[in-house]
Amino acid sequence: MTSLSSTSAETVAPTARPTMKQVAALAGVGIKTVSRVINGEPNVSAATIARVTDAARALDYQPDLHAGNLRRADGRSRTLGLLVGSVSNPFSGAVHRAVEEAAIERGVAVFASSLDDDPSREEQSVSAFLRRRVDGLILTTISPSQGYLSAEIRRGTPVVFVDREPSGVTADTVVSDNAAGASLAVRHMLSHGHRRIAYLGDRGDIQTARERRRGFLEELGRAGVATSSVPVIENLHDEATTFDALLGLLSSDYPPTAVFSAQNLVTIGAIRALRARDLHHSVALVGFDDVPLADLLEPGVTVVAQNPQRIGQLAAERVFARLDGDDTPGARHIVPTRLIVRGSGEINAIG
Amino acid sequence: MTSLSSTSAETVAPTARPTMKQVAALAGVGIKTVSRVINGEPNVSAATIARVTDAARALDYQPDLHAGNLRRADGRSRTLGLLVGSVSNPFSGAVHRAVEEAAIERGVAVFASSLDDDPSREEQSVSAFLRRRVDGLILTTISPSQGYLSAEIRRGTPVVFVDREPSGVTADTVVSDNAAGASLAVRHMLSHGHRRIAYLGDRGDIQTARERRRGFLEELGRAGVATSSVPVIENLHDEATTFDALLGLLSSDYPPTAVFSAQNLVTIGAIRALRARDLHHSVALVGFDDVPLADLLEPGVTVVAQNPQRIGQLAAERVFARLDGDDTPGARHIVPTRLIVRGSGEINAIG
DNA sequence: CTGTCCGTTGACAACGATGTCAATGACTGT
DNA sequence: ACAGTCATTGACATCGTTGTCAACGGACAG
Repeated sequence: MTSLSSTSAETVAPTARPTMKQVAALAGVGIKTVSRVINGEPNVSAATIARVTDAARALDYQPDLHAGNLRRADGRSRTLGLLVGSVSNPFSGAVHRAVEEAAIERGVAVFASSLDDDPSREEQSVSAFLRRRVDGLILTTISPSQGYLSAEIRRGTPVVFVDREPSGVTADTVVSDNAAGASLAVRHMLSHGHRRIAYLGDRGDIQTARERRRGFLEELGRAGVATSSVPVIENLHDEATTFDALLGLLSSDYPPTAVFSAQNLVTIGAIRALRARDLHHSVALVGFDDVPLADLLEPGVTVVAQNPQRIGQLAAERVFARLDGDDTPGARHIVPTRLIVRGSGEINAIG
Repeated sequence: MTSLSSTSAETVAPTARPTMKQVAALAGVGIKTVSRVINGEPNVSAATIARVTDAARALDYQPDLHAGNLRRADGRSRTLGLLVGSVSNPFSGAVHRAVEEAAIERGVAVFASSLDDDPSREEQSVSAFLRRRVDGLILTTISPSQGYLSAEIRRGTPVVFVDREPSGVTADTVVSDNAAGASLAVRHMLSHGHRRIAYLGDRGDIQTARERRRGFLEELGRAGVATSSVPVIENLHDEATTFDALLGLLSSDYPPTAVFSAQNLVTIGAIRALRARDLHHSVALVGFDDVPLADLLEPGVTVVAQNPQRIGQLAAERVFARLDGDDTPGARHIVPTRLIVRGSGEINAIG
């Protein structure tokens, strides 16, 4: 009614996104008043609120969060950057889910990205997040050092490391109890009479993998097993490479009577290899990190389960606490693992 | 050396994020020149480029993508919004992964969010994406109508629907061949002598679930099976509800000799129920959507597998094609399903 | 009746970047 | 030596929004 500026052509193809200015014009008020209404600020008359609301609805107006941010005092983009191993990995999915849960509650959107254990992806993703001015970062890392983040951290951007501890910077870190979990697995197999236990693990340059290997070897040492003779195979990163490696080991002169697989994909590869040799009922297997449907397999897969939900939840909690002003020194948060007994780990060693 | 403005205190806590202005001051050039260097525009002398690059590095400068966008001609945020069933569901994870792959290639970051089959989350997420000015949307939906998107689509924002067809708007859609896949499953079980096949499905208000039920029932009809007597249980959405429902069905007067489970979590619940009654070797089961480790179970789980990677890839392809100027009418893209025979679906009906 | 107070409102600068445009100066050809 | 060309550079307006501040007018107390 008051708007005579719209031509008939515009109703056919209103290609431009409406701005506050246009809403203001349609409502017959100043643009600052529109801003007040959109942001629910006080001291606007009921009649004005109604006029503005109607105009905004009529134009399908959506405020531009970034433009607002530019001027806004707190400068928060209500956005988080999350870097996980891979968005298609169940562990990562669970972490992501927990982070999202906490973020949604606060009206925060999450950028998710996959690391793929590629150092260049790490820096690339972080840079992409930072250019988009995320309020905080939750990162799984692979680069030898995260020193490139120290300036950003000093500036006050909350950074929380998950699953792997950083190097070169101090910050909140949320990790599983990797060494203790691996020890637990070993103790379990030792108690079933095994002495020749093979270690199948991920890349040696992954801090978490090293911790698991350490826990594995130290527990064997404590039990008096000469660790020099223990078959340790590393740098396994998927089912196929694990399958081949374990087949080789099983064909060797002194095959293991038990296997510790230190990662979920490695566990699956190990199961396939044991089945291929029909050894799944005679060679014990304990995996690190739970595997979907592990309880329905025959035998059920005994694992040291992590708690990815808790890891994600805790990480998000730390980020938001920092955003709310917490400036205590960065700390390490350890999420306990637990042994889930399902059968494969309880196979006894033969005489 | 040229910068005398920094106090010694600043080196202790340089809390402010550097801007182009500060880089310009340090490099001793105008801010527009910094802009040129950062964006790799031509016509800047080599010496100037070096000075600006050094200054930017010294300050750990990161350009503000959103501020640039405000003025930039193309107005692209190099950001995508992705709404999937749940980021912790393997199907969603695979879709997400494929979308990410395509996005990374173009320097585009992805906002990922979980729908949880909650209509309010749908609109909430879309609104959050739009306020952040994403360049395009890839959406799984649950609301009865997506009409609220029509203005946005008219404005030129590419919207692609995945997994479920929209209602109330026309746009690119990428879906599995749901009805045909369900038919395929039924045909397979019919060929093994089954006539009393139960349908276990997801919520009836999900378009995809309805399609699967349609394919199921139509195929039975074509085979001359009276569909009125077919046990159809719907509104199952997780393992637990499915477990209970199937147990009930198996205890009924005319228990089914075969089961079609129309969704991955439903399939898992069905497996558990069959095992609980020790019927997994006598009642046939074919699931829709593949399940992790399905081949390692006993019997292996026969499924009609979808191709989530392809769905995600195709969706991303459509979004980027639109952003590159493609303005052909929105079309439906159907990704074929395929039957994977593993054992559970080949159990014959008892005479 | 007057001065104060306060609820309501909008003009204007500013956020950090880019587009436009004009100024500068070196280099060219004649 | 002179006009013309072109590479280089920065001043300034601008993008869509919010913070600041002042203007307006009605209510109220003295």
